[in-house]
Amino acid sequence: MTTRWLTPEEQRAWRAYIAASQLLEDAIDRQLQQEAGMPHLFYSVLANLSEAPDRRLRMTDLAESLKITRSRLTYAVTRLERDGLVRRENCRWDKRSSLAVLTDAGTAVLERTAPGHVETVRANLFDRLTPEQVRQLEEICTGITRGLQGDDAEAGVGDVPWRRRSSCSSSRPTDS
Amino acid sequence: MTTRWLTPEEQRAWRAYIAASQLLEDAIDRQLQQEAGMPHLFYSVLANLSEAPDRRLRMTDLAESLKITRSRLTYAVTRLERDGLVRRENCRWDKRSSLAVLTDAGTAVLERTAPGHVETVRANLFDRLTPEQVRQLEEICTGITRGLQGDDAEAGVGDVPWRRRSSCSSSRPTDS
DNA sequence: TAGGTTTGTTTCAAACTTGAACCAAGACGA
DNA sequence: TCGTCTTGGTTCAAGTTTGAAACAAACCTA
Repeated sequence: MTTRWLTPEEQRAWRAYIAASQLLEDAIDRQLQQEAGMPHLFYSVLANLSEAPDRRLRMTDLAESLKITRSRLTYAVTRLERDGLVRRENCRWDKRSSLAVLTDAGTAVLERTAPGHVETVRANLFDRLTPEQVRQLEEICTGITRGLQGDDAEAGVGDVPWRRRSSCSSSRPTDS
Repeated sequence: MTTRWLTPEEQRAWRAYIAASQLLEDAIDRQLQQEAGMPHLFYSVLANLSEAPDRRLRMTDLAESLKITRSRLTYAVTRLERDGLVRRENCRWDKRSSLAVLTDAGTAVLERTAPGHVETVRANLFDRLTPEQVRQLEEICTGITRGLQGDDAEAGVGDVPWRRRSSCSSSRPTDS
């Protein structure tokens, strides 16, 4: 089977994407490490909880929403719990589950650091995009996501064994 | 100063981007770990070297091209060297520098695994994008990159003779 | 309702990343 | 030429991620 190599346009796009995502994530991580003392993922955990009804979420749902492994989330929550920003609670209906709950301290950290975070995202991303490009980016990314966790067809070489179930989402300025 | 929060459109785009980049990188890492026994970054090191004149690059130039810290590259090259895929060489003109050189074994691994990698990138990204979207993605990403590193460090440094900043030398099927 | 499977979560060791500190070599100015 | 600054690279410890394995609670199903 002969490989369908990337076309020159695709190569350029791919390289540009790799570079941009690397640099962007680095910048955001650096900023959050500075201002909030935690990496982007941990901040996203707090942000996600803050938007959840009752500020709490099952570990699995949270992991699903963040697109990370449960193992990775366990580590993050453990650290955030140690810092008093999150607390674990047992689920009353399913004794296997545990809930991550945003504490008041966690809320405070979020409120204090959200402006700086949003500013960084803005400065490095949205201030450089036209409204049209914002739309394009969303379109492109939702397409990729759909493909990778397939609401439709299965495609791709790799596949994720854990999937399914979605939960809350809404809007709030805290951002992810 | 009041924060300029993200608009709903920007929020949607941002969340979509975070999810997509996370899932995409995971898929690629998983595939490469399977087929090549190394994470994406390590593969990119090999790919980048394979495109360099003489299959060798100064550590700093390689790090720059990959948009990673020198420290991180040191670790990667050390591991790749242990596996015999890369070799270190001293720079004759600048005794501080060391060069990373792609070995024959490294080339072989690259040639063996490139098709699978490209297939993954294709299946999960480009097969889901229209040609127009490929263009848009490149445009968006180059803009971001320019903002993140061009802003401050665009001074055209006078290239010293031996410092051929050769970065990307165009097209080759190996991809990054 | 016992036994087997699935689901939710954690644990653990190995791998990788980060950032500051360190060392050596080149560049530069007085 | 000496002293100082800069550049190229590595080292080290602490932090994070990975993936497989371990557990326990729910869910079948015969």
